[in-house]
Amino acid sequence: MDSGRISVGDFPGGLDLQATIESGQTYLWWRPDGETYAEPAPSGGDAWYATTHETDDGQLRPLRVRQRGSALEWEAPFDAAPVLERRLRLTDDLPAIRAASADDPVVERAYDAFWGMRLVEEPVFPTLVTFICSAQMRVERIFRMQMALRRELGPAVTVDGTTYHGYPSPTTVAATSEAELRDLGLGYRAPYVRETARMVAEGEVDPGAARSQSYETARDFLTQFVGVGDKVADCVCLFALDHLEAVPLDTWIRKAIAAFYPDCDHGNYADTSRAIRDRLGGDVAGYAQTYLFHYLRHADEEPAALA
DNA sequence: TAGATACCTTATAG
DNA sequence: ACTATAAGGTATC
Repeated sequence: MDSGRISVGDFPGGLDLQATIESGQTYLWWRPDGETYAEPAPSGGDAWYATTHETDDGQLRPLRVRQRGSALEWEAPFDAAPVLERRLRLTDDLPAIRAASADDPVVERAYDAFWGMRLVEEPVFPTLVTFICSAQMRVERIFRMQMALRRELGPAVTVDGTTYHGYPSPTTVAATSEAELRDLGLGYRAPYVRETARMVAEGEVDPGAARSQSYETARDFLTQFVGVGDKVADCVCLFALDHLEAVPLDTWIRKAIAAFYPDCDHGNYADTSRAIRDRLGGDVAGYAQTYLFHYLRHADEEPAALA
């Protein structure tokens, strides 16, 4: 495997790798040491994370990274630097984004708590399936469901004696029975995932087409997949399709709205979404949302008590 | 069109 | 122990 290191200090705002990967935006990385998402990492935050990446030649390759201070170290059988730059959004200007975010005590505390956390830009089909799976699920279990999908259905690639499983293709997922998907722990989401995979596999709808659409059009477009409502569509927009203005209205951001921004609650998704987006940061509101989500989920007290 | 309810399964609160 | 409730919601009526 080749290796290299990226000096994260070269990117304004730096990087907090653990927060970026373990903040519930992506479930496509795992820890080779066998630990699941830990809070905080017992290693002190410098654990290795592994994933796979489909390189430009269409081949599945493994990729490992860890952060030691200002160095982001990687190991992969290809030049992983450009891939990491994109998937971890290293070129996002964090200080500028923070400056454009709500000038608000809670948002400031969230930025302070996890400064260096970045949004991710992950492949769209795995992200789509992941967030269909996320309905009524805890973060830890969403992670386990994606591990099971990779382990049981994903293509394997072995390098230096270690086997890595990539995310299963739409065709593979569509060809897997509902019962089998239920056995992987998907529950009632199994038929949703299967039907969505079929739509993608047969070319009926291309989720990637939402990338070039305007944000709200993209969100509506994505809801034609089964199991995808406004919230899941927003997650796909934000974590896979470069729509940084998306603010997924999950239970945590809804609690935050009730506690801190009650005037943003317009009783329906579209209007509430627009109001909280304007409040949090407009075209980069998704950043403030993700910091808030991660901060509130790890806070000792309920949002209402923090007001 | 807005509101209520069922839904797999697990972890945690009481 | 044992039940109720909630977990990054969506589909259906």
